[in-house]
Amino acid sequence: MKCSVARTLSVIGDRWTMLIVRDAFLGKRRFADFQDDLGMTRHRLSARLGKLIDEGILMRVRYQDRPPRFEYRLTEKGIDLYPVIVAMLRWGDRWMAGADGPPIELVHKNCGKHVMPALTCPACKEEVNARTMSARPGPGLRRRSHPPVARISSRKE
Amino acid sequence: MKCSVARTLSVIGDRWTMLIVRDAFLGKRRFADFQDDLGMTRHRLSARLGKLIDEGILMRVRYQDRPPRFEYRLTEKGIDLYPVIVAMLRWGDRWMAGADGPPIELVHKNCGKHVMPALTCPACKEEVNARTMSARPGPGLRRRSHPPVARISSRKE
DNA sequence: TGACTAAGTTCTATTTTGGAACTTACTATT
DNA sequence: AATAGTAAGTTCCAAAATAGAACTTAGTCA
Repeated sequence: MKCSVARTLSVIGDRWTMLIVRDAFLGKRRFADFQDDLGMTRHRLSARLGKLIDEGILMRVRYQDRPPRFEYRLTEKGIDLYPVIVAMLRWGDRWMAGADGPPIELVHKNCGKHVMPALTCPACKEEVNARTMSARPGPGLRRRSHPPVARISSRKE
Repeated sequence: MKCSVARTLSVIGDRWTMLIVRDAFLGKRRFADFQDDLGMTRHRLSARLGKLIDEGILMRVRYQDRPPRFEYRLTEKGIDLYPVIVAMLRWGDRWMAGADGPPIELVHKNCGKHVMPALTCPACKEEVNARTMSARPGPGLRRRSHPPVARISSRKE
């Protein structure tokens, strides 16, 4: 699996995982919180939480001793999924919003403004999109004896 | 389903869809291109392409008349999934990369630099992350007679 | 003692997916 | 004129994953 997108999807590419992560960003921590909000079966939730712990996205923290009770918190690796959530939020707002407008708004604490963050080029600060970006093989593909998996072509319109 | 993330995931939240979209960004268009690259069964690929067309993310374009042959191209709605792909690429590069380094690099055509785009605040231009952003109910939730689905709390560290 | 709670696990029925073979509508080769 | 090849699917059955409900654990509370 030579692509980071594929590697990412091997962890978060299913119907529930990013909803669990979203709930974690919204402050939910306990088994029952996730279960009530998502309406998934305990069985699946348990399995998903376990996988997220194995992958290092959540950690299981004891919050009470008798009886033993645990809650789930995002790790650094999990917190770093935020841009994926925001990208999904942005797309959903734009293409799947109901008549009422977006259900959630984001606020940038540092400047206090209600904004939707955008993808920008760190070199020139311009907003980027599929048309202004192109892909090429990186170090993980270049130094290979066998031929690259596929010729990487930039989309030509 | 009151959340745009959930609405987005109802379309792209499975093991294959974003890989198909990624391949489309890399220039693949034909049934066999997707099938060879992804190794998914024709059966599933056919079903997935069909769903992506129904959702307006791909369009089916006749590229030859006898015998009739079709290819799949991203619509505007599909092209707008680019930030989701980039966010996944970025996370995969950072947390799941092999020893060789990232398999794919991105270039910003406008400035020619090899970069990884970042999420920034459109108001103050700072890069944002989960800790510098917070969520609050938007118009889609505010004007409701019945109580909000869940109290939205910002993560407090 | 009995009811309640949070966090799971176990079990079976249903749904989804994988894999291989088959189909369609042609073109190219012998 | 038969045979092989190609691109894009469809069909069918077995295997795997998921849903839903019941059960378990380790306690507290009245």
